[in-house]
Amino acid sequence: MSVTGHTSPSPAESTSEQAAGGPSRQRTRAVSIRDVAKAAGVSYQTVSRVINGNSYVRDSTRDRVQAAIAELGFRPNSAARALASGENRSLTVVTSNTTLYGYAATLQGIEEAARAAAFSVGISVLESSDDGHVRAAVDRAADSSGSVIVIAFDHAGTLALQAIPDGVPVAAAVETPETAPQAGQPWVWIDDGEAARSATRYLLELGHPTVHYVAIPSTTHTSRRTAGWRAALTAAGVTAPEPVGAGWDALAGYQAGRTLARDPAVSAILCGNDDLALGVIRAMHEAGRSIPESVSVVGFDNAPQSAFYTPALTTVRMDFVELGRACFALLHSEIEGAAPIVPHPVGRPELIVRESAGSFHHA
Amino acid sequence: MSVTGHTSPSPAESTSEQAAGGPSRQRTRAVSIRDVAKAAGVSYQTVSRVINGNSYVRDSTRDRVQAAIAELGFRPNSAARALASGENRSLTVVTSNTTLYGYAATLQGIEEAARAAAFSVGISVLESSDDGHVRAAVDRAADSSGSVIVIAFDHAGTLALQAIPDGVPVAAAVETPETAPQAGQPWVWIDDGEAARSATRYLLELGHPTVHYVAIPSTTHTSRRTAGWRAALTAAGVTAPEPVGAGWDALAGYQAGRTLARDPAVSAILCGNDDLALGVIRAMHEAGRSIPESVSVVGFDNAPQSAFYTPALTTVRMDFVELGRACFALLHSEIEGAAPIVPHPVGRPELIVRESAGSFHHA
DNA sequence: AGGGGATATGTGACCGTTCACAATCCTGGC
DNA sequence: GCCAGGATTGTGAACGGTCACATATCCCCT
Repeated sequence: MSVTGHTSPSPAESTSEQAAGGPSRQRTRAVSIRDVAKAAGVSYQTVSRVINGNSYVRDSTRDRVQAAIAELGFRPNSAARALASGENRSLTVVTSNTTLYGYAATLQGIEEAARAAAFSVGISVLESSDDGHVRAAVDRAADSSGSVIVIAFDHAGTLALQAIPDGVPVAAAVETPETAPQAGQPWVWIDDGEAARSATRYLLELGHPTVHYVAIPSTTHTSRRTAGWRAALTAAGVTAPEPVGAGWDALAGYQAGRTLARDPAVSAILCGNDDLALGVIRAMHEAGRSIPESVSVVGFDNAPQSAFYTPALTTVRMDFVELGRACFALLHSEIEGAAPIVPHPVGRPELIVRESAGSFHHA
Repeated sequence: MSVTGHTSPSPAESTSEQAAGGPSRQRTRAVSIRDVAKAAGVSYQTVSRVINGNSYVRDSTRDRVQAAIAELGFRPNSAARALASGENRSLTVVTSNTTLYGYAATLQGIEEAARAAAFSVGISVLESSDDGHVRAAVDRAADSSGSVIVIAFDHAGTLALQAIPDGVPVAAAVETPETAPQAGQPWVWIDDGEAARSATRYLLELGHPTVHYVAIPSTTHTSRRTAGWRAALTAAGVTAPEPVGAGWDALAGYQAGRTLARDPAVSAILCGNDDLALGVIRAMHEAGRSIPESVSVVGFDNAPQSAFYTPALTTVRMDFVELGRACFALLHSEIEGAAPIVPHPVGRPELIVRESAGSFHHA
């Protein structure tokens, strides 16, 4: 048990306090550099030098200070440090989700890069796209020191991004923008329009008369992904069927799949992500339609499980981890003020052909 | 452009600075309560009262201050606030993974509960169980203000938990302990021993002569999950086969599955998590063994996708989100010092019967 | 012997906020 | 018309560090 920090320890008092069962004002004064300094017989500044690796410290002094640090169990207070230095080595990730693959992987990339740059990372989850919740999440994140990264793949994220007050260093991972964003917008994204087009073309080349699309929600008016799919279709001279809007998860895919399964003309489906594809496949299976013989399904994202589905999922690889890293890099250069910030796409998605799509067999 | 904080602004100097292209010491002094106070014609303390909702402020004054706050775009500096108040409303989650279902869901639960209690949450990822990395992660997390939650489902996490210095408020989500932990250990877990036993019993009752086990890595000497599986087997009078140790992901399950598939005597497999089960099923499929006709598979965790696999996965529900919430609650009560901290299991796992396990058909 | 420059160490101020403790202003009761 | 006491507001001192700027101390060189 550690000492409770009474300046003048009085057994009687501490006993009565316990008896009273009061809120036990445990303001256990943490050990500070001044305490360490006293113990080591040096000035607080020397202690500061030691913990910051300043070379202008005699070895013997350094040893003494480090011994005192270990002895007292001193740990620097990062709040004080941030305050005094004005440094800004912390960032908060604002996101509406932490478990969906795309979000989680992006977060992972951000964390990796941030860790490498000695930034600490916090998370602030958007409970909904309700105005109050968005504001709350942004307030939590946009501390006056500290910067922000927004994962703006969805409506809530987009709102949060817009709500970030001026003056806060910010970067965002966004959905592929409809038109090239102007310089200065600290955005990164994975350009998936072309990927959607080539996945669709792939399906068309397999002989399918058309390709249906089960879409994730989009924040833009005309999602690039949808546009790519549509472009491939029109290029092939077939009119695009109505895309079926779904959510993000397997259940949403399942529901969309049930509808699609009723239409015998449906033979190829492109899905906005792998979870959706999983749900669609499940629905098809229940409807007695086999994959890929009766209907071909292509997913998006290449979630780690997708290779192990039966049939293994043909999908589009999206490097979200790299996206996260790039997003941090953008933020970092923004903070450093070194390079001008230019929005840019990250990586190039690639179609991973596996088993869930096959050539068209006439019914 | 905002002022760069020269005490005596000198246009010439700032120009030369730009021309020099130096590191652009952008110490853009943030707006503080003192600035707001000046603008509103009150003292800084009054501003402090307004932002903290203190009731001893005249309405008209409050309005004036709030107007000034909005006008200047003031945002409180949480570092300064934490420093001055000694408050500790932030926590860092130490975890070795953020994407695996169990970890991600636990993190989600922690975040939810923390948010509700107005705590800010940070994450510190353990890169490996290497000593240096563990120490680094703990140092990052164990700031002198602030508390820590460790997700200690694995070796790295356990090491990190042990490495947390004394005096840091800490709670941990752990693997089911071998023996009841002593009071005072701030631990929560999901008691999965019984669940493993009943899942195994379920398989046995389906007529399977024995049940194989594809295990996740354990931090304890004899994992409770393994023990439960073994207990069910011995209770039924069958000697337990050697459990096959695997990793955490589908690939590990796939590899274990390939081995198991070669043995025609294998008819029922319990897996340490759903990803492992997915991999096992894939391997069986490739080996020409159908699920559940030729071999039955039961997973663990009930990841959201598992209901949509084909066949839908029979698995054990584990409420990780609740675990995360409970873990935060433990930490919170520890900080408040109100209730004594008692380690305890959370929720009760439950077998979810779906399609991947069926009755034994003699080969 | 007297610089001069690197090496070591110390002192005072300040970062933006809260806390403890006045000080002032009001208002109703007598 | 005066006073107790709540409502309001202000002042000085932390909080635990860093920064800028001395101040020693040491060693080498002329």
